[in-house]
Amino acid sequence: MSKSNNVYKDAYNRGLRLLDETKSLPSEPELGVLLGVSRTTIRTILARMEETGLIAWNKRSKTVLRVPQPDDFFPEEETDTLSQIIERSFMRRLLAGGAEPGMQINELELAREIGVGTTSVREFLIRFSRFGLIEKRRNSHWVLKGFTRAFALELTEIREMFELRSAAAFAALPQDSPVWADLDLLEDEHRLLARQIAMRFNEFSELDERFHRLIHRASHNRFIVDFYDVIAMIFHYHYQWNKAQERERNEVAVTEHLAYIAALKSRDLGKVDAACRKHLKSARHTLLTSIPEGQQPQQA
Amino acid sequence: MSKSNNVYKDAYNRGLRLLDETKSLPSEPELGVLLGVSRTTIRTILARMEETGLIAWNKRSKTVLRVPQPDDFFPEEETDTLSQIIERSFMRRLLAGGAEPGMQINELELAREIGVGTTSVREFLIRFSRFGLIEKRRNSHWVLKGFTRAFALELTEIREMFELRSAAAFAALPQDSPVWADLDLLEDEHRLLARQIAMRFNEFSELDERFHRLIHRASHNRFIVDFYDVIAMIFHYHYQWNKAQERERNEVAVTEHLAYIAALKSRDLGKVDAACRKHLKSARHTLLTSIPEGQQPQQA
DNA sequence: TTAATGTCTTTTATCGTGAAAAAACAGTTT
DNA sequence: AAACTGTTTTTTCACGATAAAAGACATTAA
Repeated sequence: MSKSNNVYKDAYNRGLRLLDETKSLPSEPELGVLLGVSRTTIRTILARMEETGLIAWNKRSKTVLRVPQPDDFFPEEETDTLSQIIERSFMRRLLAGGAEPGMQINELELAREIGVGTTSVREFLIRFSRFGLIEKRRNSHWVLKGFTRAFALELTEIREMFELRSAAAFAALPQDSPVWADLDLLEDEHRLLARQIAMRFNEFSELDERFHRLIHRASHNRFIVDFYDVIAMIFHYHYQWNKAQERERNEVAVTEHLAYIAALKSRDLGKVDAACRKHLKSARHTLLTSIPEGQQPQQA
Repeated sequence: MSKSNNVYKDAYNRGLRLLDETKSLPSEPELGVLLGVSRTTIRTILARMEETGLIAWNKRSKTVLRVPQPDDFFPEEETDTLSQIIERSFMRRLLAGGAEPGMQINELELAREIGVGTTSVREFLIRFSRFGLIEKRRNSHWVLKGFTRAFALELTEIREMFELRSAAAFAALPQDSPVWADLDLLEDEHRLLARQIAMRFNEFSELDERFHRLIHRASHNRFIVDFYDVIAMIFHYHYQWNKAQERERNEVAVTEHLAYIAALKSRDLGKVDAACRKHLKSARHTLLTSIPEGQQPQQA
């Protein structure tokens, strides 16, 4: 096997959803933009839709014949990128315990275990190394540094530095900047979520990420913006892993966000600083309490 | 060809220098530690040294027979890592002009041009991406963001944030910390270099890096320490590229470093902050003046 | 009985290859 | 002639294979 066609399968699944809404599909280039893939992939998708009797396709006319059924979709797991598969698998092992800091990481073994080629694993590890959880020994193996208390503290130290600066930059943005409209929209979403928190508390993490990314973007600094990838990754897996008091935690966070938003809108730097600090402090606390205590870093 | 034996060649060259000093070589494991390679490589080296009549090798006895000649050494260029070769080649193209921001980067073309496989180029680009000069379009090509004024400003913003914090942490270190001894040694090296600046000004950049890394290490934060890789990379190529007033610049920098060191030793946070700020300001200025003005970022 | 050497096994680094996907080009339709 | 469709070329992505290098095990010397 040389390359999986997950791009096609994922785009196909998303394409099926378009069939519910219209009686005929737009042009190929338009579909390409819509689904974020090339025309080549669009044509493969259309070919299959024709084959399975979903549409009648003749040059420009792409008439919808029937509504897609559940079994028209490709299985979810076939739409994932290889790197997503590897990342998930790797993080599961990392968080599932037994992964002591100092332990060495074996490319070949990982590849075999996940059922992928070594190249993909290597590339993943290189990409992943910027998160600071693993480290490469010169022309030798990788070493696990581990999701330790020290890691969490170092991560949050930078996060706090960056976010305080970004928040200040945000508050200083001119009134006609489009970010204020974005902030208003996010505020509405927060209010709505706050009201329905009992049912929708698990939707918070996605909103959280969008909110913080908006703020970080105000820094206009690629290193700050990119660093949020590290935070997002950690929080993503952390949320999946530690479900204790999830509802309460998220309820508190929503409230803090709303206060933070109000502070930003006041454009009072003192208030912004205080609201930001308060929120980051509780975020740090949440993260720290979720770290297994036993794990202490080995001597390298 | 599957893998070059540059590790062996480089270690061999370094091994030759040991022959000048002693009449017989130590044990294989000891040599391994000394040259930073495995015993397998050490044995390959010893085998060749025996073959070329440099040593007589019988089990534990490794007697030096003659002093190595210039042509005993492998050519410098054969001792480089593939990734070093690729990086150099890539940076040359980047700085040599004609590399407009927004331009797309072609893996295959790069690989052919440098004469290496695509895998190595891919891995290089992934590793290199953390420097913020290039960016990947989702399942498509890489895009050059370019060594622009914006890049330099964003880089220095983070650098200043991190270094001020590290310097403060450094000054707060207890008197019995080993870093003070390291600092003393560096101070001596600075004084010596200052006296011989006319001849040795080009040795400054190496000293500069060691000095700043020592300070950053005091932060005990892997993200801060790792970020210095970005700065070091940029300065490395920047120094190679822009030789204008190199002597004067370095002379000023040495003086600033000495003031900075004095401030650290005083452990007076106000003085440290001032000395650090002063040095970083002139470093930023130097970097900014070296950026070609014409290059403006394209619309992405 | 410790620490070396000799030998064998495992892992990493790199390439060429082939399918998926993108992109470029050429020909049609409105 | 602008925007589409049909076709061809190029590029990315992922694999297995292979030599270099690391590492583990067995044996021998001090």
